[in-house]
Amino acid sequence: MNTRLRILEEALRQFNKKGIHQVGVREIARSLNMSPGNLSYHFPKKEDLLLEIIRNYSKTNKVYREGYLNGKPCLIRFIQLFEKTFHNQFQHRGIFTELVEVNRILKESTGFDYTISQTERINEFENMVETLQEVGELKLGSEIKTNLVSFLTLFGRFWISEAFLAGLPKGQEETVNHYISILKHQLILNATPFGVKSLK
Amino acid sequence: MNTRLRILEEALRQFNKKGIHQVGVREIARSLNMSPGNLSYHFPKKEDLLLEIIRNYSKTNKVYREGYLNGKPCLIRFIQLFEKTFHNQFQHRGIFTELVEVNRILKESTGFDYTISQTERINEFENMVETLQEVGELKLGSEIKTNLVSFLTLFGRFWISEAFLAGLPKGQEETVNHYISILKHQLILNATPFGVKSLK
DNA sequence: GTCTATAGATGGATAGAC
DNA sequence: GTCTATCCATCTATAGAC
Repeated sequence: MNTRLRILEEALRQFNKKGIHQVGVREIARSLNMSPGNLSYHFPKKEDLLLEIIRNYSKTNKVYREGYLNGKPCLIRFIQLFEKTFHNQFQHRGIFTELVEVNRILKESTGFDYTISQTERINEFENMVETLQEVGELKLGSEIKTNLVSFLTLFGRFWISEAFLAGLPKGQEETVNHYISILKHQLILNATPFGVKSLK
Repeated sequence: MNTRLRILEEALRQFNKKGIHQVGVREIARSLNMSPGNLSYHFPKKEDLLLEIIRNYSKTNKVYREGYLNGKPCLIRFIQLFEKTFHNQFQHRGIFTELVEVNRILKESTGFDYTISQTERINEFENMVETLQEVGELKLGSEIKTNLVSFLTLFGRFWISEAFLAGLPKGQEETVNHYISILKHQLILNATPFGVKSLK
């Protein structure tokens, strides 16, 4: 079995459980009955672990987004896209509840800047919302668009931090469902009667 | 001059600049031309610094909230309340962009649990929104209330993380203004004609 | 209250044998 | 690829003089 993958999985598991700074390479290695030296052979620096994990996350997310864009634009599929993304984020919660810090670390040591993909991300949201307006599922108006994009940008990234601050979430399924339902309500507020109907 | 205060100020300054984990007590002491031993005399543990800083933040915020509650409930003052809070948060951005981590650290070592005040905070938002509905500035309906509270809860806490992920914010004034204007738009969406008019 | 000096723990990373 | 052993940096925290 692929050692790299085993390390990545165990690292993510521990990051999720204890937080990035509370996990050391020694601990990860020990859980895998592996020497720290061997781990360092595969990932010379701890930051390399973070970088690979966040890249894996992004790759999966990209697949989801492209899947959405290749199909019919409608609210139902739009919400499903978020649902998939939220599950992906939950699985990477150790990273996502410390995004600002992770970005700082990676930028410092590897030059990788998550900030850049942020701009791209907002633009994509904007296009998706605009299209949903054009097909008549969301109310028209640039103000509606702007506000909704603001909401989606923020919510889509920080719902998970909120969940952890509101007390430890129960399980993945339940937590994701809860926040998806909030998202849905917010979309309904901005939907046309046709859009609302299409959601039923 | 009060040494404790000088330490707290310098600690916060460095947390804001470099992040909590990148700042050591040595460094704080050195910047103050003070021995690490002396700093430890005033704050035996690094967590004591965090705790005191977050308590100071909360105290200031409480004053703002009480100020609002003691006056006439209206959208203008409601927004002003957020504006004050946002400035307070910006001044504590080192803590606020790492809230989940800070909460973990404090809970572990001092038993302090920020999570608890979270519930209280949501309830307060709910009451404020409800009152604004009653005085006719916000549209009626429990769905409106629920959604707005969800938005305010999330936005009021994570706008600052968003700001840092969207690229380094310019200055305090400019950054706060930008996010307050987003908040304002969102409120307008949920306001009655009377409420909108009162904002002009 | 403040200093110097140092203890004591932990972490990431490397050298070199197998 | 994997191991053992070790280095070296860093950090918090304390002991004891002033």
